[in-house]
Amino acid sequence: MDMLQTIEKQIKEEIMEAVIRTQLAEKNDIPNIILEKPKNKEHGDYATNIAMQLTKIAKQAPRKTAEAIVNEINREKAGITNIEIAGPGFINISIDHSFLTKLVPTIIENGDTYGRSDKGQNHKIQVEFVSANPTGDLHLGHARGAAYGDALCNVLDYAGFQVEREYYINDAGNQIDNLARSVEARYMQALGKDWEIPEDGYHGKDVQKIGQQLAIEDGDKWVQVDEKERLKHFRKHGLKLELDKIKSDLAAFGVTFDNWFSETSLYEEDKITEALNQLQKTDLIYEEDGATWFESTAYHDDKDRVLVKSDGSYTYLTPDIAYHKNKLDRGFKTLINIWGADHHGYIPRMKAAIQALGYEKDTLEVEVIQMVNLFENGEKVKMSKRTGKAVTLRQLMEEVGKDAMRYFFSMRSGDSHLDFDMDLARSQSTENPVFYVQYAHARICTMLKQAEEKGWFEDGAVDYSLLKSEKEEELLRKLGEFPQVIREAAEKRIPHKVTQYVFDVSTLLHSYYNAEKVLDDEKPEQTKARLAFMKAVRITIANALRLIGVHAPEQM
RNA sequence: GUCCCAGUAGCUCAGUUGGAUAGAGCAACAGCCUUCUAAGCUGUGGGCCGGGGGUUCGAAUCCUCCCUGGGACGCCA
Repeated sequence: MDMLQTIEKQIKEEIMEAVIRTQLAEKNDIPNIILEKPKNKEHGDYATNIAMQLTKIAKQAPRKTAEAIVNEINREKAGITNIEIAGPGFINISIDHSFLTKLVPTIIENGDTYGRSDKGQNHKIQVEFVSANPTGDLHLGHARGAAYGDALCNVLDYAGFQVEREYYINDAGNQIDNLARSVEARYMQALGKDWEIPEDGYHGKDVQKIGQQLAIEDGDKWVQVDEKERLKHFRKHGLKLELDKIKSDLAAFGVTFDNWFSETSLYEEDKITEALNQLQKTDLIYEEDGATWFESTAYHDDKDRVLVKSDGSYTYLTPDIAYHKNKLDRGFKTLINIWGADHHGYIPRMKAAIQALGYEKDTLEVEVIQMVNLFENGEKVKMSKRTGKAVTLRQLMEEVGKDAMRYFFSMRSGDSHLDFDMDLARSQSTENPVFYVQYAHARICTMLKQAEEKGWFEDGAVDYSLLKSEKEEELLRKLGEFPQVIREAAEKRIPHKVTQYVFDVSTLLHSYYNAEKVLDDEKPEQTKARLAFMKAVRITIANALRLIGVHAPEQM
């Protein structure tokens, strides 16, 4: 299905064999053949730097080596139409372009699976992301993490990995007690009582609403109840409402999880002592100052970490270790955690734990997502989580729409700080990339619809060789790259590659649209070929957009 | 003080196994609608790739030292 890959593989193999035939280097000394796509069209379809890489081994000038290699290459076998040496020793290769037009029926046949591959070989990967504490609304950092995580999962799945999405619910620690006390305060306030929100409490409007709602539904019923009993109820109630809200917000954002994992379940099923017991066997555990420590410095952490505090309770790390052990026990070969940049300091100790549990360091990958800054009217929107003044995922979704958010958050590399321009995201104009891409899709749909009405699709025979203009070749080549883009995005965990790609396809489409007429009554054969071509473009754009969670509209 | 991320065009950013003349969008300027959606297209200008040193045939990319911005450094979660 991936024609370009097949062709490239053929060329690489032939170059490798040619190098061997030159006897300039031992087979084992020859580096991997790298084929790159030259930016300059005059340099052909592919270029390889192998002659330069062999300079030392062959002990001669790279151009001379290149000549020797070129002389040995069997052009026909590799489908090469032209080959020449350029610059310091590049070998530039051109191939027969007729394969490009074959892409069209292939793409149409594959439809919404075009771009899929089995590269991942069903390797089991678990991706844990968002995992926001159920103590308030999801904010922009979570939104970016959600968009990135979901796109990454889609891309991994498309590249043939077996992916599971999971959300870790921190429903056991202090913060839930604080939630209960905050709900309590808001409830009391709603009843007109003078009651302060605790120091570490949650000041958000969502918590306020929960308290008010309780006051409306239950009246002053809970005022009389014993504090412990009251907090227990508020805790349970608050948790449920917060979690429901998170779930529905994420669903509206187009993100759903396969599994919601409760931290509390680790306690209930004794998983924490189990994990501690396993660690005990490693002699990396010791007692000091009344606490139990994990010697994480044995695996390059800055300092050792406490697992059991002197008061007998666990630190955050301890259930988290149990959680990760549980993930591994479930058979995942790779764990990917997507964390906000503020948690990066936590990575070394978690990786240390993974190793102490007997796994390779790289079993756990942590993708760190940098902060989001919101801009409106050219000014940075100030946010403070403590006072509850942060802009939430839901608010932004109402302001700019899901598609714009998903697109913008998938547009940049995760390790780069992101400036989110609300005015740009809102604008329905040329400078807004999400509209640009969606417009490209809608444009094609309009043409296809008109063609449908005119009966262009009634006769099945299509002569694809009529697609031979420069713009057509360029766009076809781009379409052919899609499977490779997916694989690269998956392997390197860079879903923004897909967003960049779909933008490029859209640019080429718009350019083509303005240069050539697709529907032409005078040229029925050409029209049929071009319509098929447009179908292929539409499929590719739609598939790419689906992966990043952006709707592909049929009209705008 | 230590660690992580970033520093590329006026602005926001690509450039992810080191390659030929460093790219895109926006902004600026000049053009294109009796023709499938002008939410579009075409063209022009714009750069000491933060700075110094190093590695090599070749560095925005790798190493090292500085500078600037952001974040993290708890028996918090």
